[in-house]
Amino acid sequence: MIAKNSGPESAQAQDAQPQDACRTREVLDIVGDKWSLLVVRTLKDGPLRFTQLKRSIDGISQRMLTVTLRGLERDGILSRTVHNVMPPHVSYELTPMGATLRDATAPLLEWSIAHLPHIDAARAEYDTRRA
Amino acid sequence: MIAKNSGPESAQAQDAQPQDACRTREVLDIVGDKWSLLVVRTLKDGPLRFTQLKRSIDGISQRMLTVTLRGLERDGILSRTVHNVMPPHVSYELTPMGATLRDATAPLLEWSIAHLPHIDAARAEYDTRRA
DNA sequence: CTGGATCCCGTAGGATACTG
DNA sequence: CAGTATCCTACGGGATCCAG
Repeated sequence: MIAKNSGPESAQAQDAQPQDACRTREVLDIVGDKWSLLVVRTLKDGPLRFTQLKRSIDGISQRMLTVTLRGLERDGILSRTVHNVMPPHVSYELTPMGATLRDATAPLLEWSIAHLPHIDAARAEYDTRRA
Repeated sequence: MIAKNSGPESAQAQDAQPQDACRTREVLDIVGDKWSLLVVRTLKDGPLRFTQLKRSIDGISQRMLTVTLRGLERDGILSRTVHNVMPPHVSYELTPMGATLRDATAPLLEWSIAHLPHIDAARAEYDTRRA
């Protein structure tokens, strides 16, 4: 469950400095796209190959998987390993930093599971009032 | 009319997956846009009026502030209150659920502050290797 | 198997002007 | 002050074909 943490720890990241506001933007630039968090989540249990990822992430196109993997590799979130065997294949794995990102997004995931039904209700009610 | 969220239907295209994988997408539909998390963060200390928000969030246009506020209001993240005084004004405030969202995103914020320099370094090194 | 190259489209989102 | 209404452009992202 998500605690209503009003303690000093949560306050650290939420000081209303203009700098921090920029940080919010930057983090969304990294993981705010359509597929990055899904890839990170899918890799949480260990390395996977390109086709395994493609099969695991339903609906992703080859192009977007490639693009997303390149971006995450560039940001140091995951590592790419080419195996020179026949047939050649490539595996992707979270870096230590990538693992910390996965942990940092876990609360948001829990929040979504806990509150999405409530949000659906809020939307329905809002739309009804406006209908 | 501008449809920020396509509603619950958008998730149906990705069924045949464990449910929580879909949740990841839905939560990004809510807060994954350019301004939502910034608005939530800005409202963390209490209600603000439209112009105060506009001034606090650097770079946001009137249109996007309106659109973002409407979406968050619809999702039950914040509440909108019209004050019938002269001159009339409107204030926005996080709902209790909005406050839990703010708390759930706090770890991600802290992560970004801690790791963004490292990411910049990783990018620079990656670009150098590819240069 | 892994991915690069191209084409194409929908939509997020910025600029601007107008209203109660 | 707090929006609404248009217009317009950039970019995310899907489909498809090609290559190592």
